[in-house]
Amino acid sequence: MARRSDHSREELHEMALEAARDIVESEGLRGLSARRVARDMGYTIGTIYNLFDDFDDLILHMNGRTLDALHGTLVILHLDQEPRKALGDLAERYLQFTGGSPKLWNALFEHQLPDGRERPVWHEEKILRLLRIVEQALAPLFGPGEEEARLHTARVMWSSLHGICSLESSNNMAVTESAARMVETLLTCFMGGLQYRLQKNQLLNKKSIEQ
Amino acid sequence: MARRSDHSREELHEMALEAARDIVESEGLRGLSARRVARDMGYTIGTIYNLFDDFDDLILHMNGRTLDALHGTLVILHLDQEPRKALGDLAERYLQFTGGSPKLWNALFEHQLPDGRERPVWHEEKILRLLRIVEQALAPLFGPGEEEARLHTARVMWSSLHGICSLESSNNMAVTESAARMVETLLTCFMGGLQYRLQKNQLLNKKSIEQ
DNA sequence: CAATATATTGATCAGTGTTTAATTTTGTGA
DNA sequence: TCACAAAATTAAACACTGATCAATATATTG
Repeated sequence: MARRSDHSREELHEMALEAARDIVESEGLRGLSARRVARDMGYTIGTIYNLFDDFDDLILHMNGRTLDALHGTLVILHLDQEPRKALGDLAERYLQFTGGSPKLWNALFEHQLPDGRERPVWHEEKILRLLRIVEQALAPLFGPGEEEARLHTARVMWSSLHGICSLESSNNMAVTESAARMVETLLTCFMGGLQYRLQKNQLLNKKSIEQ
Repeated sequence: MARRSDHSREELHEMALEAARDIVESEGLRGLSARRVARDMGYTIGTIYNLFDDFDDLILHMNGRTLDALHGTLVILHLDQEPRKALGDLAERYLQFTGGSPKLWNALFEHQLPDGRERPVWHEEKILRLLRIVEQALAPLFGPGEEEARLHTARVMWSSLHGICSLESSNNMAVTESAARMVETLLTCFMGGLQYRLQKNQLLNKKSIEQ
């Protein structure tokens, strides 16, 4: 009862995360358990604890893969267009992803680390990488020296998008309405107000330079 | 081992939900268990199952109280002002609430019902009641016959607000930024674009009437 | 006062995350 | 080639979980 050379450590890692993804995809985070993952990959629970620090770590890695997949579908877009159009494309893909595997996406936010424990850096980086894509789409609206404002705006945009998908997918909104339509309204209104605001600021800046 | 007339059924219900709130408030949903609630109120688990259908039902009721409390702090606001100001007040209170008891608020979205089971009507109604407050704040912008647009806009607004608070409170945003500032940006930009959009529509309507 | 209905308990079941000692295999150095 | 160390895997245990159920004790009703 020990060391089987059936699979390498990397293969086992892969198998575990695949099994976890399959379970969550079909049954949600509720259906996930360390023992179930082990059983599905033909090992016992001890092997899971040899591969991961604990159950949270496993979920964190599984969610990391979801973030990777989302990034994969977004990063191939051509965002060097007018921002409204770029964000529209981005949002469309985003909705496609969250709608396509809602339980997997939901697990991203259902899972909360215990009190004192903070998200590992590599996981935060995966989120920041997504944010950077939104920043890219917004880039034409901001000049040099306005990086902070650009990041801030990307965050607001991203959070709002998330909110719409979140309430939609968890049916938390009561009387479900097409998330696509809501996102459309968000983009149109937000971008309208944003561009007006930025133009006004630029005018103010010019004036203050002229003075 | 049986019927104690220490408390009425209503009192027990109350005690259970209070115990649950206290636990979640200090330790989050992770710390909550049916046995713990029972112990904290001086009973055994069977009594919990006499009061609630199951553990989900207990959480649903606890979350219902959270929604009630949120409603309570929002409903006393005077929203018959200009919409931007009304929404600002609303958002301020909302942020105050979510920031004040983040774990309680988080439980609202961490908890997901199992696959086939849908949210009970009374719970949906509590959410709709909150949405109606947002609608109230937006009311001056919409005329009669535009109720659908008003509800739609309220939903977008509410979801976006939720998204910002959600990512903030779960630290899911990486590099935490003041939620208050993000909400401010959201309101300003969204409302700016919205008013422009509505004015344009009104002009279009007038023109089509004049024709 | 008897009968019925209800509340409460303890025990039980299958399942959970986590740890640990024991066991087996692999890889390494002599 | 062989002993030895390192690593992987297991089964068993622990304390917990949600859920169910028969037994029991009280309250209410007729």
